[in-house]
Amino acid sequence: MTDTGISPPKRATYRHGDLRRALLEAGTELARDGGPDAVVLREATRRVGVVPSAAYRHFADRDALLGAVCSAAQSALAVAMEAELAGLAREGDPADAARARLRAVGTGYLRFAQAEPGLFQTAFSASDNLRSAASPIRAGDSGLTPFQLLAAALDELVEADVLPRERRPGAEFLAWSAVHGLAMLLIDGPLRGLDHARAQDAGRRLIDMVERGL
Amino acid sequence: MTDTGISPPKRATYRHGDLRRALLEAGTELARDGGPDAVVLREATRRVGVVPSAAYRHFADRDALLGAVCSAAQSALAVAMEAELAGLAREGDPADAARARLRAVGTGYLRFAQAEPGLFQTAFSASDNLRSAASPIRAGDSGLTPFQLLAAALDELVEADVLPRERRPGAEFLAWSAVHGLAMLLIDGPLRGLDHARAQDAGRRLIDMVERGL
DNA sequence: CAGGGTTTGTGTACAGCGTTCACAACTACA
DNA sequence: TGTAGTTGTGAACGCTGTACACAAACCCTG
Repeated sequence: MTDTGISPPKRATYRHGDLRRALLEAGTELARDGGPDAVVLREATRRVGVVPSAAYRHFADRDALLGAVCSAAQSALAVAMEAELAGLAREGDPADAARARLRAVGTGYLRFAQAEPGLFQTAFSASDNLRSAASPIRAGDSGLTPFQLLAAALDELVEADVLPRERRPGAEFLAWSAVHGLAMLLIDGPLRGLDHARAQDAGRRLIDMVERGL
Repeated sequence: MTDTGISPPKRATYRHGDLRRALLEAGTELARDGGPDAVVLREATRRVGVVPSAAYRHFADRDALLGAVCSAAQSALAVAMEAELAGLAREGDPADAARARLRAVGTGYLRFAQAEPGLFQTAFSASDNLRSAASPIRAGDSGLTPFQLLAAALDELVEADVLPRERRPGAEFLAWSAVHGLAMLLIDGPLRGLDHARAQDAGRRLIDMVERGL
């Protein structure tokens, strides 16, 4: 007996099977178009076809769900950065190669911010998700989180004698600050709505500044 | 007849007199400790001692109230930056003076972000408040908004022949990106909880980078 | 100074949100 | 087969933003 027949794709079984993952995916979709504020628990359960309180079997509260979405978003960011790195030609000069890798990390970051503004904002919404940023659920395919990818690029820069070793400590914070700030401007600051070409140009100039100033 | 006598500081008169300002101030207080999400319309009316719907005589909706608070926060930021500028010694060398003024703009920004994180976050919460940032309600005592203060400092840098004129266009976006990004890290990123001394140190290093790299 | 019109605050109501809790359906293991 | 544990249901609570009819206070004109 399938009710009156006009019910939504009702589950055949009483149990859902993989509700946690389903909610996480629904939440991620909400974050994708709408940012962190758009990931609302009731809407996620609605999309999955489950009653609101069912979510509490898998997430302590709405914040826990948001935290999970946030980790997933960071992971997606890491993947985007890795993709940018993978597109690099294996160059001869190790100094140039190291420089190119740092630039790739930055442009990957900026490209993701512009391509997926909702997810990007969500990635940095939860308070303590940058602090304990080493969790594997926040990593890309290489197992490194966005922050760790940046740190690795800076290490290579030192290895290639481009960045003086004494300037290395804390350099990730300087580089990250600059790129993250620009991302904000591009997403909903005065630089919003810039076409990709101009945005990429701004990114190039910014990374130039970082490279010179680091 | 003052009711049963156990009513809160009930207004003597039916009219409030300056409800708009009162709501704005209550909202600002909410933003100060709690950020943009904490400015909730009902709580603001409660604090002012007025029924919720009364707010709609002065603000179209909750977003309008938040927008007003956001403008006020930007104005406060501008005042903080002006204070930093005012503390500068009138130096002899115009080049050094221009450099010092740019640094003051940056450190004022960072100092405010750390001293008033809630207001700072609120200042940059409303989507289109950086775009049309020229409104006088967002300005400090000098009549300049935070962005305009930065632009002025950069102009002086060109005037003093420190920054090549061809690099001036768009330079405010580069400088702003770096400082704003660091502010984010300090407020709720991995650099959160840094004591003032260390934070100031990070700020100095970052501004060094900007100065070198601009 | 009398009265009407406009502004501004009141009271009540509604839908949507997060969250709780008792209960029911299913699973797994003895 | 029975029984304990897991997972989804249903109804409820208090909170939010918002709408609307009504009432009080001010203002202006005669």
